[in-house]
Amino acid sequence: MRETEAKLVGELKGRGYRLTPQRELLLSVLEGSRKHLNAETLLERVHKVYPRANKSVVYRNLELLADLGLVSCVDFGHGRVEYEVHRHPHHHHLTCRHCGRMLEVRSGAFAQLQQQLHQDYGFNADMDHLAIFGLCQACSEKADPRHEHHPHALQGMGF
Amino acid sequence: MRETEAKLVGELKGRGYRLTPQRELLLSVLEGSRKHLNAETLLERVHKVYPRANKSVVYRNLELLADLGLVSCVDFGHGRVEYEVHRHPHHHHLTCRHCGRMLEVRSGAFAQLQQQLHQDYGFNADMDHLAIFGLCQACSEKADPRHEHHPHALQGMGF
DNA sequence: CCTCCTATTGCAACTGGTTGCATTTGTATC
DNA sequence: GATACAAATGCAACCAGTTGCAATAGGAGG
Ligand SMILES: [Mn+2]
Ligand SMILES: [Mn+2]
Ligand SMILES: [Zn+2]
Ligand SMILES: [Zn+2]
Repeated sequence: MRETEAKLVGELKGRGYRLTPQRELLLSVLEGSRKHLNAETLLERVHKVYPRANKSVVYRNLELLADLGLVSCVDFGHGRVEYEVHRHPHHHHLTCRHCGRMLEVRSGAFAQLQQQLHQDYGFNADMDHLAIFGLCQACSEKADPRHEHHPHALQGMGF
Repeated sequence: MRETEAKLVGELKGRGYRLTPQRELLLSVLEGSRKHLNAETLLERVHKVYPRANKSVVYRNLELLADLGLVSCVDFGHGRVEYEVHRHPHHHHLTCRHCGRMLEVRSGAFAQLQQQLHQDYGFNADMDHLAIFGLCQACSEKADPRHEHHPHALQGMGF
């Protein structure tokens, strides 16, 4: 039994959750990918093994797996949310709103902020797997971005 | 002429953007509210003055106003994105994923992170008006949150 | 291995938000 | 103020994701 699957069974057990083939399969599909995957792609891959699976069960189980801390999700503003297995130590993404380039950031840089929010407000911030938007080095240097408007560079809620 | 409206005209001028009644009205509706408003509410209020306005023009102009830096938007995971006029200095929101309580945070606490991302990656992070999820003080103290699952505490992409 | 209970599923209807396109309307120029 | 041209609008179709509900199926207990 794979490590994450043992974790899955462990997390489900004793809370009234059941181990269903859809759940196991969904997690194993995510495990088998090194990239983020969206719900549609996930369903396609689940379908190869379990053709009767339905999109609503994909969404519902992604939410459950995320609540259990086994899966991370993120919205890069590309029109669909993306998912991946939760890795340790966790990471965040810096996304250039001009050229789309993405940098991965280890969570260390965020510890300071997290600590400060806890100190100042008693707030226990999650901050797993965030998407931070901005301009990458190359695009910052190129031109003064204040005088350009890129209406369709990035759609969705990410602006 | 109101201050933000002057700003609107200024931002539009010379970039080929036009000043339309819908744009002006949308901004003035946002100006007239002290709370975040969602697109549906905005359209309702716009309709009172300009009944033929359409939802797509609301969304398109909200995107434009956000690009121009006049409007902030945020997704609290309540099923609809919320908007407000951009205020200085800007702020962020701490949202408790257990009880829903919200704290407003001045942007100061984020300057350090912003600086570090710039130092380490040359990345120029936006970080206007973020929604940070986590547990508020009261909810953190109450019980060990690792052993509870709240499936419907917060829907959407915010988990 | 049967029974029961309820969590989970599949499905279809729905919601918030986006998009393509034909029509309208700002605005620059005369 | 009329003309011309592209930007913006209204509309209807569309898309990703959610929800209510009746049917299915884990799994605990016997
Ligand atoms: Mn990632
Ligand atoms: Mn706000
Ligand atoms: Zn870039
Ligand atoms: Zn709370």
